[in-house]
Amino acid sequence: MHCGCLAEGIPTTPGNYWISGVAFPDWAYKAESSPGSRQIQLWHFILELLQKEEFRHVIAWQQGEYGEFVIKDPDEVARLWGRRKCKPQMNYDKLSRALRYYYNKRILHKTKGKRFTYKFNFSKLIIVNCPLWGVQAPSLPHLLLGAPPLGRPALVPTGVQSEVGMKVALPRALPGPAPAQEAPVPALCLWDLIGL
DNA sequence: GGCGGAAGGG
DNA sequence: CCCTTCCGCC
Repeated sequence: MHCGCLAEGIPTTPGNYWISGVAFPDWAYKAESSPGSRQIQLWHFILELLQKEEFRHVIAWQQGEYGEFVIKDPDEVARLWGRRKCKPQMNYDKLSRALRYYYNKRILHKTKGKRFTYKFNFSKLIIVNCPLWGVQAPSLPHLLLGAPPLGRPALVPTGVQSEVGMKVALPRALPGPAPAQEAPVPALCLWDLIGL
């Protein structure tokens, strides 16, 4: 027993992991070494906080920009992160360094000019319980559909940014001709995650 | 505040 | 690998 930190069990389905009802590809977890005892990653934790209304005053999605969030109370977010990782000396300076390492990994990027504001590259996240994406795949050849094989991190072609994918993928009702077959309605999707 | 190099730990 | 710690620089 190290701290009072509890690790929420992450229910798994073959090939995918779940956070708060949203499925992510397993490459996002890189759990190849020790499947059961993977430490929580910072961006998982950020999504976790973003998901809970009780932390709305600490960290919240920025309305208007998909995937963009604002850390309203940096000290508190750092404190919570430090508690989870059993690192009592955690502060925003250190936490933000960890966030900066996500830039090269294309998980996050900074919203320049906006204080404590970052943005998720949701193009790297695959929502597997959205069959709609798979069905409509032909028109969106650049989108990542289906989990890439293990050890093969999917890369979005240069120039194709997350926003492109988001704008195309977001509408609940697709414009144009009505879908020929009844598209299965996703239980939970990206727009639920980002609070649309 | 925000950036990224460097060292180092688990 | 994924940070944590520290730091000089802008």
